[in-house]
Amino acid sequence: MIYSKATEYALNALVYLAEQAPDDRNGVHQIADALDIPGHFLGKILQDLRKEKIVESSRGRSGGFRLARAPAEIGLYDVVSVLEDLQRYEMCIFDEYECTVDRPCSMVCEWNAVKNHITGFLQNHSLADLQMVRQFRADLDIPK
Amino acid sequence: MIYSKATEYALNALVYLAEQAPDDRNGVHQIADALDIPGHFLGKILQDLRKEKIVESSRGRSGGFRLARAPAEIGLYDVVSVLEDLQRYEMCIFDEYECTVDRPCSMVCEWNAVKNHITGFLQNHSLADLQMVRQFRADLDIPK
DNA sequence: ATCTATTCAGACATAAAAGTCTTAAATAAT
DNA sequence: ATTATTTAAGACTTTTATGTCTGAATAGAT
Ligand code: FES
Ligand code: FES
Repeated sequence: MIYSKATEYALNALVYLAEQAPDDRNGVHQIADALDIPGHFLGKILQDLRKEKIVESSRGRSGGFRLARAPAEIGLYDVVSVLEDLQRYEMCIFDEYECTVDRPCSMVCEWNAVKNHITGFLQNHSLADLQMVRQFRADLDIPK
Repeated sequence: MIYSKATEYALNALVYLAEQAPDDRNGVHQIADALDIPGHFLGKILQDLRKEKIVESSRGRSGGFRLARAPAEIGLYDVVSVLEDLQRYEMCIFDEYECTVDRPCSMVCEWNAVKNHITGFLQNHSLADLQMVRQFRADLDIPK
């Protein structure tokens, strides 16, 4: 995975939630067990996502987490930016140089297209797209 | 920078060497001072690069480092792979799934094009390209 | 031969990421 | 009301990345 473990866990947990009935609550423990990821760590990640209004939670018995809105309305850029410093992807390939109008890209530097491609992917895709990818694999019966 | 500090230092040190006369030796201290990066850390990085035959070194007085071949012959993929696990960039956006012929990409998953773009950039560019980028900036008198 | 500048090798130190644990607060069921 | 279950918050531990230091090996200069 190109991103950190925290982001990987976040995306997988969100896809999991997207696959559940939209309104029922899913406990951290339940999600962590289903996905085989560290429960307490996931708890902290879900709290970060809650603060950014990507998931909602309720406490106490029968509490848990659910998506704050429909999967198609949850953009990947918004999710990933919670846990990653996406500014990293706005710089040139070999240093901290950030190309702007005042500081234009070298005409030679084809890296500019690459970084726009990465950022653009996140901006143009949502959780619903990841759900479809997972569905595609399941249809082909591809093992984990 | 998309990669680690070690890779950033490596690429910058190599561009620095590319800008020097091809045959003279450059001490770690000299490179580190010129680029304002930690000297001892750079020393270890250069040793990694030496083991992969990207630079050559000689010890003792007037010793130092130089490129093992012409900048155009030093591919970025080879350099970066010394310090990064590039396998990370062969996987899907949200998990450790690695698409192969047996495990094909989802038709929905446009991430495949992105990761091929990243890897392709490294495979199709060399130190000479980075040198040109640096030259472009210098010509425009763009501040660091 | 000796001195000195340099890489080489590896131990050590610090910072950040990843993961664990504990306790408190909230809430539904009993 | 009590209890069981769950999130919330933060301290703590472990692992990895980053950075520092020391001493030995090497080789040019004197
Ligand atoms: S991305 Fe390299 S100069 Fe802009
Ligand atoms: S990159 Fe996502 S399915 Fe291949």
